[in-house]
Amino acid sequence: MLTISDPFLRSCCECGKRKYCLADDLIGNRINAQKSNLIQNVNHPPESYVFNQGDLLKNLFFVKSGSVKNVYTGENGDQQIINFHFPGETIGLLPLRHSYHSTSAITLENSIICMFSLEFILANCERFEDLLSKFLARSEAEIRHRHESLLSINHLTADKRLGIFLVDLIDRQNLNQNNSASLRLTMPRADIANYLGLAPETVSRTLSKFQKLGLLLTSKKNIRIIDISGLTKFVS
Amino acid sequence: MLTISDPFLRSCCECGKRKYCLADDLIGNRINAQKSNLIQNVNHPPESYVFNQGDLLKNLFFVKSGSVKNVYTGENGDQQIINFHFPGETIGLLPLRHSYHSTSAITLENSIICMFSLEFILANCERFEDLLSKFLARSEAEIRHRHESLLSINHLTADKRLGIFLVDLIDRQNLNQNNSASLRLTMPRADIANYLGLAPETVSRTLSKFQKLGLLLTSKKNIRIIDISGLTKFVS
DNA sequence: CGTCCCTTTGATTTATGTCAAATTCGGTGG
DNA sequence: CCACCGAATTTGACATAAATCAAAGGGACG
Repeated sequence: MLTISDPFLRSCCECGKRKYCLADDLIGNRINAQKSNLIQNVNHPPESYVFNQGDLLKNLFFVKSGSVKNVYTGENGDQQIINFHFPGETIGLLPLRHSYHSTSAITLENSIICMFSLEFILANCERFEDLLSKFLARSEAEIRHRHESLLSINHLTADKRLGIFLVDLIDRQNLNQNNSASLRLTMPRADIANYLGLAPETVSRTLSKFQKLGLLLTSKKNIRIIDISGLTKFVS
Repeated sequence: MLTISDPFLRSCCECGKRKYCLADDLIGNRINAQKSNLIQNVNHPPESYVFNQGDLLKNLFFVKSGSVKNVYTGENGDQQIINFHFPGETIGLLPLRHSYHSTSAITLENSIICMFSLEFILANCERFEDLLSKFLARSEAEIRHRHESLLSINHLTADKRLGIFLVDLIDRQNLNQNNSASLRLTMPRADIANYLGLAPETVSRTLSKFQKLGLLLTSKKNIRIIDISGLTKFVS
């Protein structure tokens, strides 16, 4: 299913995504990853599991290219998408202090995922005393962000949910180019709907509505946001 | 506003709520709290703040008697009730690794709150090596529970939200007495509504509906659940 | 080129919010 | 102790956003 591809097994220093990458920010060039096998880059086809809910937690995962969805499966088997992740981001920050994954991560497209040995980080947290606290701080921020968005989601209309979602994607991927951006929605509409707590039809209709309002142009998975500030104003 | 009442300043060993109390479970009788001022019991009138969002985090708080709501205030000033807490429970487990409170805690009625010096716990975490990890585990459980309930809230009807809420209250307070329970809703309907993401009118209507279905009897703040398993079945 | 799946669009239903009025309850003071 | 007041709750009528049901396009892929 997944293949460990040697061409990608290289240190952070050589990684093209370095300047966007949390791993680099955390580790910097303090570790010669090339010499060790602390870091492995794995090539995943679409729809493949990076890790599974319940799996033993042995690595941190960073998205190097492609995109990933983070899914929580409830007791009754219902699935809820917690978040989407893009290059430079850590997948599933929350479970750090657990011994197992509380969610699954599934690729949305061909993706390269950087695996970073958690054992090493924990064993060396004195040597890199700021490392763990930095990571925890980020973890906290993600939890809080998600918590707040979950809290507010009930009170928001479909328009606002989708608008906020789009603006968030633009911000996270630094796509804002003088008030417009083109982004590729690598996930199906149904996934967006699930994430936002809406029906897929509503997502579709709302996108059409935004287009009629002149805020964006849609063509299947590609979306061109024409007026980001207008969209921001519309949703706030 | 709040009064530190000496009569309540006593060790866990003497506390009547001991067998329900997390603090005791965590600390046991390993600390002579009477001799130190690690533990203080504070008497709060209704509607008073146990702590405030943004306050420096210096103590853990346990509910000894009464009840408390945990409230998050958003940037736009909107308030969202995160949870309710009852005797034996810890208030605001989440912020342990923060240096300040991320929510406020407000009493719903006359309440006695046990304050436990966090500084002491952190300074002595080697001496009581299991203490911190126990606490973290509980903290995790609460986060996860809240997270899951937040995740599902969107997909649930008003009936299910309220039903789950009631069953949860019964479980947490061990009120189930051969398939029935009487509980006192110490919080106003508006608070329940806020917590569940509903309008107060909907809460009221749903309670009436449950009554018509013969699942419970309401009389203002007191509710007698006649058929817990029926209610459980109804909401699942 | 045809099939299948995803997406869009349309018509209808429904749950819940909103607005408004009636009722109950708790507390206060005469 | 009772009467009154205000606040909380309940109940009713109505509006509406979004879900659901249904069908029709549109791409991707064999």
